Amino acid sequence: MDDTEAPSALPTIAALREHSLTAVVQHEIERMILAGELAPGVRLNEKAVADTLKVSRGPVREACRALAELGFVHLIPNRGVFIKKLTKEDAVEVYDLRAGLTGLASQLLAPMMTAEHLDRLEGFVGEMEQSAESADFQSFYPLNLEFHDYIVRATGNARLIKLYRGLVKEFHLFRTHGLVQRSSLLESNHEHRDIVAALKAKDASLAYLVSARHVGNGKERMLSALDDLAEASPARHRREPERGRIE
Amino acid sequence: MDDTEAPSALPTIAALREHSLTAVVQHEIERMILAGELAPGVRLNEKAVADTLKVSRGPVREACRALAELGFVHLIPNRGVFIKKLTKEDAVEVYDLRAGLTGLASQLLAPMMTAEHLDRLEGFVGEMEQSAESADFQSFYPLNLEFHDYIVRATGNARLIKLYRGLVKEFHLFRTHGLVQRSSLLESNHEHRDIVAALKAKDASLAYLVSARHVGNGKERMLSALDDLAEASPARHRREPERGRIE
DNA sequence: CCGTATTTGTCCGTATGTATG
DNA sequence: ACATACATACGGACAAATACG
Repeated sequence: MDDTEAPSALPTIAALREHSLTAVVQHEIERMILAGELAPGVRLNEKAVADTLKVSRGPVREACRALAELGFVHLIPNRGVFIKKLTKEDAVEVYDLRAGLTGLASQLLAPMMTAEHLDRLEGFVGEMEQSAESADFQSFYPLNLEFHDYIVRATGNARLIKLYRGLVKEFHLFRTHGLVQRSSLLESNHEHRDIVAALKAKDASLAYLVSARHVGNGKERMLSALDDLAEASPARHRREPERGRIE
Repeated sequence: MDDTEAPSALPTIAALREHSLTAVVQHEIERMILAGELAPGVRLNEKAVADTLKVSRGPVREACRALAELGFVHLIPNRGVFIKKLTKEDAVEVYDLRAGLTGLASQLLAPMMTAEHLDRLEGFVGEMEQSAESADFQSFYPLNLEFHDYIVRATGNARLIKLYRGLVKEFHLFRTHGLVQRSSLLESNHEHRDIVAALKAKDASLAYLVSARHVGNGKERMLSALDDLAEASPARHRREPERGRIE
């Protein structure tokens, strides 16, 4: 009855024993959303999802509650769950937050920098340099993700890691929405070098500045790309033509 | 269920029209955790909670999934849900993150500052000054919360607001754990003045710096208070060397 | 505007897994 | 180590609300 055993986080073991059907369903729906298989704005039919995944509606409902807190879906009572629509404003929010968290991670890591940290980070930058010179976006993109994830991971702040990765997942959604373009690989990697240099110098303030600005530059590139798109097709994409019933 | 329900105040019935039962249960459990009615580390018995709230186990399970994503409880398959335990390391994590998000909010608000913003913020600082001079923690604390929440709200970044408020709720938990003390009200409010000054000058970098440092100072105050506590009663309060963390 | 059909919300029964004597 | 007791996990059924014709 009195289970006073403290189940303090056991990430590795718990992950292996994550046989909970709800968790499987949750990750599967999340995967489908991130893969673009579920279009934004559409309603998820509980029974259809349950039928497709060969499970009951219970685990599906529980998974949807968790996904709602993660921000991937929107719940409307007696109406159902809707895949979240992402607008330009959402992209700006995510970029601003990512800038703050990325900067914070660098700021926290700076005074803790070790030789191994530096080695790993310089390794990433070197690999990205090769990809950038080859204009190989396919290899650059995951390296870029890993570079930034490594910095965040190295802080050891579990909450920061969780929040950051959630933002990165949301950021992935913008790719499927065509809001991210593959430009300025070399320029981006030059900013990576600035980040590593600041970390190497253990200059927390500078590390925050260059890291936050790095993401901020990405935001500006996206916005200008959107403006160019708007000029190309004036009355189409900029304004919101259809005001959905969902807010 | 029988029709003979007690006429004693059940706010759930009224709230049920606007929100789903799951949401009501979720907020009720969250309230109980924040109020300290549910001790950290204990396991939640689904049936017991369901009986207490006069609902079935379904909504309780769904609510727990959402609360798990919010970080208030820990879910272990086939074992149940456990109220999250907070350690000193958790407090450090929350403080660091709060520093980053608070700084980010100020940084984002700085270029958008209006006369009304300045007026409201100076109003808060003035009221806090009075509370601080009277050493009235009861009135100072909510004002402090509102001051910082106002800055975050003014950015208009919905995700930032959501994340920040989640951290503040977690921070509340440390109060129930006795990890927060009421010290240095005047000192704290002096830092508030620095924040407002930086915002008034629309200096984004400075606004970030003083805001983040303000929270960082709070963290240092907490840590030194903990150390003092440990010196006073060496073997009583912190009993964490018992369990080694598996990484 | 009303009736019907579909979907969500809730509840309960059964089975599997865990903890305990 | 085995058996027992109990809690969670899952599935399915009923009721309420919404959407459609």
